[in-house]
Amino acid sequence: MESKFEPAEVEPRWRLRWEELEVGRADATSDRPSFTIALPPPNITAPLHMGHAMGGSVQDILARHWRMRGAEVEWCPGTDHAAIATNAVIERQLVAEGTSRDAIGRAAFQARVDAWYEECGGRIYEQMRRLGFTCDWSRSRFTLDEAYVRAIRTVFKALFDEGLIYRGPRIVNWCPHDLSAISDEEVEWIEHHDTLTRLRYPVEGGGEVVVATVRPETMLGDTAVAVNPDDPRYRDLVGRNVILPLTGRRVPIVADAAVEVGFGTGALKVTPGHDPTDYEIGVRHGLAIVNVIGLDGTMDVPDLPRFHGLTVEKARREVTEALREQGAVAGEEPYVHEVSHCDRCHHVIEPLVSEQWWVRMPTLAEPSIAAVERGDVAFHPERYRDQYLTWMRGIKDWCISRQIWLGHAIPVSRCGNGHRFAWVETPQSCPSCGTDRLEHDPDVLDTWFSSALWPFAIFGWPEETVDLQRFYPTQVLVTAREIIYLWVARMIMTGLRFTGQKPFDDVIITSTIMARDGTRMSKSRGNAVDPLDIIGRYGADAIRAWAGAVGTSGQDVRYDEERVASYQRFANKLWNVTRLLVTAIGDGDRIAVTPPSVPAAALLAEDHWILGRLADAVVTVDQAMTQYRFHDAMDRLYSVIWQDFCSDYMEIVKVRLRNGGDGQGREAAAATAVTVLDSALRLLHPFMPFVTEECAQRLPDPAPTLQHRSWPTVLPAWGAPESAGTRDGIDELLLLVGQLRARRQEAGISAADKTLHPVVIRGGNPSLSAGDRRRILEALVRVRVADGDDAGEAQLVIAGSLEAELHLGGGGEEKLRRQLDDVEHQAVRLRAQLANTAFRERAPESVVQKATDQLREAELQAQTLRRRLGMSE
RNA sequence: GGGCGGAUGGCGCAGCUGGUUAGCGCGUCUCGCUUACACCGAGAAGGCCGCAGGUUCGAGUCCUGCUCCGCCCA
Repeated sequence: MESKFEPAEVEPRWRLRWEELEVGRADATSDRPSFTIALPPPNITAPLHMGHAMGGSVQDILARHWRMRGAEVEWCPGTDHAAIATNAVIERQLVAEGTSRDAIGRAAFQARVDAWYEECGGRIYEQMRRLGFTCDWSRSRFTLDEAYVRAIRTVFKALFDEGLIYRGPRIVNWCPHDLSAISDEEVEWIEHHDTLTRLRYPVEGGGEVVVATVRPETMLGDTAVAVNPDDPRYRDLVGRNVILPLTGRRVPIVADAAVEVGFGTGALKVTPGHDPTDYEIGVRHGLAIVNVIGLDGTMDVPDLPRFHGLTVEKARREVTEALREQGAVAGEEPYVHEVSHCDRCHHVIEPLVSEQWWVRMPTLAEPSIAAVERGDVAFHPERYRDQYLTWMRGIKDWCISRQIWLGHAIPVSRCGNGHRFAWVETPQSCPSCGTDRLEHDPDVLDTWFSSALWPFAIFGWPEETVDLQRFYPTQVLVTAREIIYLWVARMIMTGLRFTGQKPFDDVIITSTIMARDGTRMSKSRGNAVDPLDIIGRYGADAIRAWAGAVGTSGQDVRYDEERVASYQRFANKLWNVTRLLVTAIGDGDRIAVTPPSVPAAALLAEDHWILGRLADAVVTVDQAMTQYRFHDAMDRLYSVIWQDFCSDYMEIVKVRLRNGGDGQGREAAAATAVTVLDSALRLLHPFMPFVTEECAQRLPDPAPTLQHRSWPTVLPAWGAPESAGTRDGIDELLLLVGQLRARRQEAGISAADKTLHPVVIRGGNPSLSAGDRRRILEALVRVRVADGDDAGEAQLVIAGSLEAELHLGGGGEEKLRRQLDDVEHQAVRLRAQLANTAFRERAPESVVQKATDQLREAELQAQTLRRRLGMSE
């Protein structure tokens, strides 16, 4: 075995092995309980980023863990066509090449898209393999697959026929760059530094009202001025009219509670055609809608040639100027606010009224609210439950049509006689009148409409397939929090509506990865980190262990390269302790991995101790895994392997392992070490699959893969009840070891100095024999355990109930004095606590007992220390 | 404007339903290339757990207010 663990050499072999063994492939006909995860399909627009690596790692940890627990694990992978996003990518490419989608035409455009999907999709799957993900590749899905499209149309048609999908003019978030509507959830808000302009509107019959706006250009489309009904300043104006400057239009002054009294002047110009809030006001008051901005984002006001055709930005300046000329500008001040942008192309959204397709949400939302309220679907961390519920209770209709080329066509046609109908199979004639003069709807569906069906559509719904029966509902969904509304909520709605079952039991919201400085990672900011790059430098195990450890905390985490590096070192540690053990095991030894292949009676004190440690770790890790507290699991594994097993246990038994024959319990040590290491490898395997496989392969009787081994449980042989005292004795002894080492160093003894200083031991837990104590102590510290009083000056060392006289010359009084201070401090505190009758009465028995024991020990130690320091009692 | 989260040694973070002397990784300092590992070993220093109140026998952990930072929604 090499002295270093080389991920680059090891990882490709195991990726191949897992695929040969079809580790990820689920058998729908087995009689094991099933455990299903539907992978949130990444958009085929770009290679995976750290967020994907983290989410995927969490899922693979679950998948590997449940396989070892004996479940039939179906982790179904897939990719999303991401219409708008891909559209943006391809268009950007075309622009870079000096052409455009209109120039090359639909067919050529589609060819570009297909090529892109091919290339990018392949790259994504390759990245997932590099991370060691064991998805069921045989079932991978794409949202443009034929069967998937069928599911989408089936759902659409059902909703359409029930009247839950309708078409109508409403205000939408219009992206003048993508030339498409987008939903509220696809809008990102970015801070803008603009100007708040006050405009004077003359009131018919005398007087004026001043309104404040950041968008003066929209005043061309104003159809009212609104004030708060409780605002005394304007009470008299309500019901009167205003004559708009520039257009001369006469519009009413209305009272609406949506107007904030304190904002601006308290009077709001209302432009129902170009502002969502104004639109609502318009609906409430039956106001006219005047469109003054076109789909391309330029002014559409042929009657006003001065402004017609200007971009919105230019029009803003020009309109303000024109108003200023008329003396209608009452003031200007800097103003900071958030402006909506398209989260795909980042252009400013232009709200405008247009004809779109909508889904009526409130009806669909109701059962989905109830399901989460009942706890049928649980969020982890739990606080996201409330976030979900709040949003769902205020849900609005969903705009599902997009005016782009890419994506699922809206399955609706209209015939020459005006009949409009939805379909699943492309129709040849109108079902109402039979005419074959059909016109298909030109729009495509919002990508999230198809994503909403993911958990059941991937298994063949609407067909009653074997897979659907077997793997749906799924158990866990692992995703990012920004997608709770966009996706999770909609999956619950469609799942309940169309399958009658919730799509998953648990929703795990993973942490958001931040850059080192605490800001969001993004490619445009240039602070994004490439997972493949990390794998290349630290290995897949390292990034997985890190992602697993921080991924389910629900906390934002900064990407900390040092922490990833520490897991690489951990892998190396594991590798080397395996190397040590394997070389120590002789060829002739017949050692089984578990349970220890020697009778319990043959085990020595430290063997019992480490097995006890292992048992504790198994319990802790097991619990942590089922509660999705991966951090606790990883932390415990790290310390039990590194500290307990490597630094303590293996250092103690090195001597035993080295000796030939079995005089010193050599076989028992080897058997115990193998059992502990093997179990630890299995526990750690979900997090760090590569290194654990590679190490397990070196141990006796290896299975083809750890995925075929079972999840460790505590075996009776590990924890004979009588060994508990022994364990306490060793814990105490390890404490003494630390102190003795410190004393040596404080006394100025170089680490290179091999002198064995004599030490005399008193007290200590009686379960540990003097022989065991001596053996262990001498294995870990450079001391010689002597009987009785040795010659020369000694230093007193106290650890728990153990007292030791270390003979390395005098000194150390200062240390003792500090220790005495410490112990006395403690005693005072405990005495006060125990003197408090309220404490004795109300605190649980065990807590009182503990305090009593601690006080006794503190007093004993204080006594000894005082005596040693020559102080009177 | 509404909601949520964070504030713990120099840095990054753990601390579950309140009950040891508050842990871990990195960094720092000292000593060591001891035949598993220098991607290592041993030891040490370093924290009034954001501030102010409150509940409790007992609070980093619960409640209230405040300050600063971040996120989501309008």
